Amino acid sequence: MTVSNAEIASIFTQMADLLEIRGEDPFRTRAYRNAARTIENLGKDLSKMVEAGEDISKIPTIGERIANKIREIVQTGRLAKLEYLKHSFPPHLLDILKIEGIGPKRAKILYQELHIGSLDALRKAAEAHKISQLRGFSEKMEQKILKGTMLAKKEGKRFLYSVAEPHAEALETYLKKFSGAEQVTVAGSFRRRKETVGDLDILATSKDPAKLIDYFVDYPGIKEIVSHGDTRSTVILNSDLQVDLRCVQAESYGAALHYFTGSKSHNIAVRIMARDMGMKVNEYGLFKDGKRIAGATEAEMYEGVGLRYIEPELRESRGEHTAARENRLPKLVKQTRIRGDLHMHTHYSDGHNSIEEMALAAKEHGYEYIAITDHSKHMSIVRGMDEKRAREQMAEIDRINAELKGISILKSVELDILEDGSLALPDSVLKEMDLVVAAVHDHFGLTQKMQTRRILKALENPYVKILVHPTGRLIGEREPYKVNMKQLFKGVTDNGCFLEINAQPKRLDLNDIYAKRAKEAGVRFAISTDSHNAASLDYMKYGVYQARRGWLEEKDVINTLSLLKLKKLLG
DNA sequence: GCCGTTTTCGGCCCGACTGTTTTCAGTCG
Repeated sequence: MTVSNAEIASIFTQMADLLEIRGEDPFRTRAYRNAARTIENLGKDLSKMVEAGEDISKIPTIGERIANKIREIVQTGRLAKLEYLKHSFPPHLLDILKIEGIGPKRAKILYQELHIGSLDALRKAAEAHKISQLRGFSEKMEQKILKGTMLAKKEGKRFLYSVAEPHAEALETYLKKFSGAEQVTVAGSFRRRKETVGDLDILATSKDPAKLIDYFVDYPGIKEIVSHGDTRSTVILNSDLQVDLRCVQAESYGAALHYFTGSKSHNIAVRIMARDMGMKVNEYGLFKDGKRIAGATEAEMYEGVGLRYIEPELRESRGEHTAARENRLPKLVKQTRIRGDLHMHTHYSDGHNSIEEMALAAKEHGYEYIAITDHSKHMSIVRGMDEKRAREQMAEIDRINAELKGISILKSVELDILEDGSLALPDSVLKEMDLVVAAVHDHFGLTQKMQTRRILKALENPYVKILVHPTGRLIGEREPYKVNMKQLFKGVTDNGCFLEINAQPKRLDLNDIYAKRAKEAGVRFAISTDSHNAASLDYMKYGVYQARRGWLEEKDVINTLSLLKLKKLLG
């Protein structure tokens, strides 16, 4: 059966939590957590690897015993050992670990002394002042727990990158105004340009860290100060976004930037490499025999452990350490190399601007070309174009192209792929266009086999060139539809087609993991904004970030080509 | 439970903040 990597990782995390509450060997529980983290970041489907008979115990942090457990999970959908463990505890005990300040040790005490086995029971015990009577708990702790049970449900909320971005910029501006602040950088998953951000991790250098921290906690818009130390503080903004600030000395800036940028698994791998070379890495530097030998810049930190500099977008433990050691890191695509935008709408369908307005805005962005890709007629809700209106639009584009200097408009359409894989407009009109991009907009619930066959059939049409938002997901709102990605990648290359990386902050589709796999399968890409108004042409940067996280280089992205070369490629 | 050009045994990333156990454990990132 198909079990997702996230589900498998969750099983091992639960194993670790329960074993820890039971007081087992901490290194054994850590082994489960390491395995869970590896699986979350794997980028390949474990179920499929197992079914293909691959030796998954070759994966770092996964040994023979965990490999066997993974096989059991893939075959049966469950892990007998976890089911057994769960029987010794109340079913909702793990929920109380989500409360700030409660870890396995305190959970164990609460369970053993007061038989607390759920958030509800925890709240009632706190209200009855039973918790403050336990050894190791105080009145203050009890209040903190009570507060925690009230807001527990919001746990795990992540923010779209584009939502976190204005907060990050405002905080950076605020902190830089402080006279003692020297360098201020928003690090963490934000710096890695991850599609969603759990919190903001800000790093600053200052001669007087404590004063800068004091200034930080005065930031307007703070709802709660979680911690407030001499070099480090955590606050929660009114928007519920958590922000950590860490202050270091300039000689440690690179080490701290590395530490605070993560990812956690990337950092751990670097630390282990250092340890194996007889050195030590922490947020203050790289140390040999107790002496700092690097730390001011990230580059010298990497160099110190024998690695090339690794761009933040690559720091996800997806092979970047080996690539850096062997000097074969990708030269990541840059936004400045994007020469055009190949997906946007006008008031011919559901866009809010005219063709000319979109073209002028694109020219402002320095582009050489754009493609106008209004919806085809199947999408009645968005006033899609039939053949007649498509031809009217092409005539208008010809007129504007003749008048407008400095930018070229490609005649295009976002063509609906119907349920059976046929297309919403006939070849007779498609052949008059410069570019046809195709998309799935309905019947998301087809079986994987049917959905895959549907899309592959559409790609076989000689005029279809780009499959846009290839998996249909909306971050936090809609799961991707089921499609066999390996077959999809083959269909794309076999038919001389390309995949889109859609730059809408909610789509970012393909995502980073699939982009990397597609590239490895020989696929090339278009990064486009899918703009419905002139302002959202700015979304291009989000698409480029996602492409960079997928290890894409300039040569992998077709809209870095000149118009001449692009037209030749599109045939 | 994982892992190994020092090792199949004996290690396992590292440090800040909090609270209260006056010297450190628990939690967190």
